[in-house]
Amino acid sequence: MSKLNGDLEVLVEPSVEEAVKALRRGFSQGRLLLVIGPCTVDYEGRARSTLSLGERVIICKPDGSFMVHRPTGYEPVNWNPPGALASVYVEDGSLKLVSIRKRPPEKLVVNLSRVYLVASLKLEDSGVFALHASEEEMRRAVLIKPELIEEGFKPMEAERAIDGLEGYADLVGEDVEGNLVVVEFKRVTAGREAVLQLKQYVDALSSRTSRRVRGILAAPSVTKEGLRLLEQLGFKFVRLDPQVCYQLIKSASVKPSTGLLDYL
Amino acid sequence: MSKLNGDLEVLVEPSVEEAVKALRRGFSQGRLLLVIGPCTVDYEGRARSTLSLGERVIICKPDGSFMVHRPTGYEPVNWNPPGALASVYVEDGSLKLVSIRKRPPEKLVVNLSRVYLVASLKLEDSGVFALHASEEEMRRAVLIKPELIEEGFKPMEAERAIDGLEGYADLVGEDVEGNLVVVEFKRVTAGREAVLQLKQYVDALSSRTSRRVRGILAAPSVTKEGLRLLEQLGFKFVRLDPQVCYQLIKSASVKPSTGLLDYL
DNA sequence: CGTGCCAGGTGCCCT
DNA sequence: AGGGCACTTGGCACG
Repeated sequence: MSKLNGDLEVLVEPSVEEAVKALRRGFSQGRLLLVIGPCTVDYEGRARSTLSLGERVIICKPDGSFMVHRPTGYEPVNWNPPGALASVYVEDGSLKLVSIRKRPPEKLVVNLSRVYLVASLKLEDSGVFALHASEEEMRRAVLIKPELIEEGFKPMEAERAIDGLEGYADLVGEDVEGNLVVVEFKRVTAGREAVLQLKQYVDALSSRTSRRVRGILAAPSVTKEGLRLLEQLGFKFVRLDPQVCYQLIKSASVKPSTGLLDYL
Repeated sequence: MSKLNGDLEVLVEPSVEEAVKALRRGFSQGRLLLVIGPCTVDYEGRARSTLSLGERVIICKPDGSFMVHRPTGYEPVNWNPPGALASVYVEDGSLKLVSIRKRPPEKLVVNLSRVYLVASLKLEDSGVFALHASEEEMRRAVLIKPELIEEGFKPMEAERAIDGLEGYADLVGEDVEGNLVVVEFKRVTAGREAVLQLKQYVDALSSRTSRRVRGILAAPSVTKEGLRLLEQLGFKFVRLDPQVCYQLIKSASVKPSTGLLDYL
């Protein structure tokens, strides 16, 4: 099936009036809009910002997402997330692009004196995005092969509240001696903050049981200060690589008939 | 000064060969490139991801930033930050856009069977971006008007390390009774995590002095659990709005001759 | 370069 | 809606 011309409208160096017409048509048809040209930007909401004159790329998506991109940087310099409402009008011969978010109240105004390019596109994207080697997969890998944590470790509860309050533990289980074990996963180098988080869960669980509660931090690496705090609290560090966990899950799911047993 | 046509090259429905030529020329000239069309995306690096066929917008900036945008969502579905290196080639009749980051090693491959649009732009942007109502401005406002924290509060050290280790306190000072006070600022609603951070600084400072050390959390609001933990630790919550702090700083800097004295 | 921490963080999931 | 937390977080400042 070939893409028709009606799905792609491009205006090069349009007048402000031509641009506003194309953009309004685009908004009403749920199109993704690209506007390129010299502009100033004002933002007021949770914070405030001003951006003086320069050439930028503005993207308005049909879901309300609104982004102003400078020629450098990964992040948009100004934006509104999905759910915002965009509009366009002419004032003093300039094109004004306005994006308004209801809550929290945020207003973005882009002022273009000239327009280099307007592109209006009806894009279809029902593609499936799959992400691997996440923290969640580390947890799943340990459920499949508990000795990744330590010999004799038995997972009990996966995630969920320790008792409805005070945060959530990534994983709770028992060690070979019957002690309770709280495991905190990090997919990147763990620092002091991760250890403090673990301590919170251990303390919360300790206050609800007479059994000994151990803390284990599972991550690809720890910072020096993180390790220091860990040892000071009597907790343990277990090296665990998210990529290795992903490979394990992959192998396990590829041969579902025997996969699970291989690791039990 | 008028923008010349040479600074804006647009190809509508180009062949894969035409597209690759325009893109290579664009890369070598430090241009911002927009590519639109149906594609699949594969990512491998700190994590991994796949994205099946759909129509997307790809942005390559001259600083190496690389983004793949779906028709919905504020964030790019795949990306590389500035410093990455992009290249383009043809394989099996498809256009391949590759972005490689050295460290951490990350590789992004976009595979386009067709190209709806290529735009190549030389954008100039020397505009100044100014952000207000940040956490830093909250701190500066308190330095100008310490009673925002409490009557008799005297700021001492301008944040930085408590003693070279264990994180940084936002602000340290003395209260009217001569006790040490650690202030933690949050520009949004503060939760348990903010309180734990404050506790760290208070404990670290306590261990280095015989004086009493108080903890104060300054934020526009606190979560219920945050407040609970705060009271449990004997710390204090002070309501402080970043927007109000910004107004204060603005007034103070507008009349520099008398501004400071007005608040002392 | 590692370590720590803010961000107009955003997004996801939970009560 | 509020709360807790991961994120390919990115970005900056500092030892």
